Amino acid sequence: MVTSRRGFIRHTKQREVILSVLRGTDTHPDADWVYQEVRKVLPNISLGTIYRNLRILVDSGEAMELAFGSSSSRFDGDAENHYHFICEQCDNVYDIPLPLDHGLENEAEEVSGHQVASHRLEFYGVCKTCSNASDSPR
Amino acid sequence: MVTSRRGFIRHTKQREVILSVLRGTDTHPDADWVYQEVRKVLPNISLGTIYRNLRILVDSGEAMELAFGSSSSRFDGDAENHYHFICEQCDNVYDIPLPLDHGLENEAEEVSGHQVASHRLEFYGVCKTCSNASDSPR
DNA sequence: ATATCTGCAAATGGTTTGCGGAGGA
DNA sequence: TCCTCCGCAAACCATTTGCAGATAT
Repeated sequence: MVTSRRGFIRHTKQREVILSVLRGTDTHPDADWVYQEVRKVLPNISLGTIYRNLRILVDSGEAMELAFGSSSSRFDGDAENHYHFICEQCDNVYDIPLPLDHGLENEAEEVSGHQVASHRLEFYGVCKTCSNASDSPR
Repeated sequence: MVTSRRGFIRHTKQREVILSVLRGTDTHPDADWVYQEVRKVLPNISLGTIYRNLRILVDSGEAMELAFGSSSSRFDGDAENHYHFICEQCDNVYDIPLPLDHGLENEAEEVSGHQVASHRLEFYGVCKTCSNASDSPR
């Protein structure tokens, strides 16, 4: 894993819009959703540019990539580590506003002997919206 | 997400060997590693069969699929939920023998209002082997 | 007997990349 | 000017799938 050698990062309209789209949603979208949104502002942007910039944003710590079991990566404009909940029914991703539990890292370090630098915690289940929708009204 | 409709599951040599390879390692291999191992026993097996059976094993709860940021999925012959440590240097995956912390699920449920059914916890850092290797001997 | 499974090879689909031109600094 | 970025399209690559023959029950 070579250090991403990237000289100067130039400011472009495209990257600006991509980042603002990402910051402007809490839906944890995939690249294609970002593409569709950005196209409303920049109709000629290409999907390749979306991917290139999402990668730059992730590498530079301005965004976070979420790779679940699903086929495509999802992106989060909030680069601070935080927990997520994935609804197994509608596939939506929600933020879980719990404080980071660094004690877990200490426990893992003690029990394994490895140097733990970070952790990732995800919850799975059925979200509020889906469980309400399945309450059959009489 | 339709319920996996799969009538009867026939016993085949291929699936038997695939499962025993998976059970016989703690390296959390990807499909291609499994393929190479199984070929030592069944030289004519195809990669498609590996993928097909890994999916069947995962769907039937006999194995676990681990999708990290990396390009390909990794598989674990231990289907019981447990925690993992991923070395950011060598990319190896290790089991973390901590008891499942179901309290986390309760906390998440309270703070979010979603029905939490399970959780997944992963630790990242540098493993024992890699940190020893980088201790420059004088 | 027959429905499932296999090997093969082609198809899929998300993501990356090479290229020539455009545009920030 | 110079070097990075863009749009485009082709390439990549892990995974899936259609097909025709093989095989478990």
